[in-house]
Amino acid sequence: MTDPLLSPSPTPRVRFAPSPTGFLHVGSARTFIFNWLYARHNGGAVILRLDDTDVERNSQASVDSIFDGLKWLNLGWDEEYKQSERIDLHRRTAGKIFEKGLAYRDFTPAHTGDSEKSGAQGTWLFNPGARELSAAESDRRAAAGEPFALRFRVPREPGQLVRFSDAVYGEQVKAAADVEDFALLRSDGMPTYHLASCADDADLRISHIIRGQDHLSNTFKHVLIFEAAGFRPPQFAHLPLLVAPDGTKLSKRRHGPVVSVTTYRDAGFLSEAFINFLCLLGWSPKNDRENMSLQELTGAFSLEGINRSNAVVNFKESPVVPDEVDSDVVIPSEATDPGAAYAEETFDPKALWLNAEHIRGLPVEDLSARLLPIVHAAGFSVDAAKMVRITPLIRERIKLLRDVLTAADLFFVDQLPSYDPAELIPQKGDMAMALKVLTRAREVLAGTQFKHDPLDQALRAAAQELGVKAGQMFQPIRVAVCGRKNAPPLFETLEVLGKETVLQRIEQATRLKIT
RNA sequence: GGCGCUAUCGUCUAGGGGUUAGGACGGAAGAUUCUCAAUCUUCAAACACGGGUUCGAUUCCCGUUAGCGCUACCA
Repeated sequence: MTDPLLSPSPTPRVRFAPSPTGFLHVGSARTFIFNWLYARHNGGAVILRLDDTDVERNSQASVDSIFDGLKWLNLGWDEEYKQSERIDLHRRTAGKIFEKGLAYRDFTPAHTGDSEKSGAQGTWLFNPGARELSAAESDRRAAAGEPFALRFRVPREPGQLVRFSDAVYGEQVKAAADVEDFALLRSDGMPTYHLASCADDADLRISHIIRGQDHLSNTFKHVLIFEAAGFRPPQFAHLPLLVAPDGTKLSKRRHGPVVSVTTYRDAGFLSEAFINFLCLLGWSPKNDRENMSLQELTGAFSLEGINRSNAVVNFKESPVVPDEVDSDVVIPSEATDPGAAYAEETFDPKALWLNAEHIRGLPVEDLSARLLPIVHAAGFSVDAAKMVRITPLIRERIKLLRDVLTAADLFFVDQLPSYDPAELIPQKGDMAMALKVLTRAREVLAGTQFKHDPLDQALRAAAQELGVKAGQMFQPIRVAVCGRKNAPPLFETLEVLGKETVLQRIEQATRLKIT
């Protein structure tokens, strides 16, 4: 039997180890991002490991969801493993611990069935009788085929301490007496999470375990396993948890699709903005920078900047589609999750703001290329060249990519949706003024070159001639051409729309009034 | 219940024995532009509570409270 490596890799090797028992939620995504950032900042490797030892709860749909989310994040990783393919290693590690007498067989049937959920449960350390079973008796019953779980024999000597140093939470010490005899192997021979995780971390020579703070207490068990198996434990760094506005941990069932990464993708977040947002939750560059590119984040990232208190993802709790099932375990099918129906108010305002910032920071061609598929998917036919002309007119007016559908709809349709003719009435004016303006505008525009400056001059001149203010001139035209009051700048809009469409829409507006 | 972690504006955070406790989002008001945005300016908004230590604590220590996590043959 070849002895596994004794020490972690000297060069950074981090791992992201999701268990495929649900979709990829924002908390997991942040853990992945922090791992990735740490590795990239320090020239290390990122390992993706599917922790799929829980055959009962695993699902292919969950695996797909995780890969969907990670693919969108677009960060990539260097190595990939599946824990279920490494069970031999886990068993060998368990065997090694057992040989040393640091683990024992527990023949107690699983789930005593006692009302454990009654809340008032005392301190459980081990099943009475199991730990003291003689080796001979233990061997005999095992040989007889009696099923057993393998438990770690936690040292019980008073004063025995388990300790480790956490890069975020500092020195951690706990009395071994407070650690229960946790299971290493289940009675069906499958490794538990604790065993599999440690065996793999050691074998993969993971140098830094960066994970959620919900594992902080478990780490004492892990240290015990590492040491029992003859490995030097890696450096630990626990991340403060991401919680919902109500302070509870993120859950699909309780909080709806807002906690799923794909929801952000489908709502029109830029993955770089989403990453930026997540980085600011529980970590700070400490220089008041907020809008940061991936390169800047990579350069600034360090474990020292990580906080110790939970961070709230400030979304609006939305009524969840009642579907009875435990959605934390069940994947939201695309059908039950009509993603697009998400109102922007449901997202954390900071995420929205950052997304808008990143959108504004994108080169026009780039943004345009990202907008185009969304427009096409909505059933509009616009070519890339026209989209590039539309993009600058709306980029400061959208927070989410899919806002393009409401911000730029007027460029996509042949026929404007109907609107209230009263909208045509300018400030401090009346319908007669609107009509007068539109009629004159049509005449003037017919003889004007459709470029910003000529349009500007012609229309202002017309306003003066009619004795109305510029604003009173522009408003009726804007509504006639856009179908609403709030729209992109007028002259640019007219230019992109073209003379023919504009004249036709104005014509239509005047007739609309008359009827 | 046991063990552990945490506590600065509504939210994300900076700071640290003596500060006007800083920034950002969001909110309010104003400026600006052809509307809406964007941009700019201004305003409101915080050290959980109680004890110590100290000349002086929001900062250090202890306690309380609250929140969270672990307490499975889940991860």
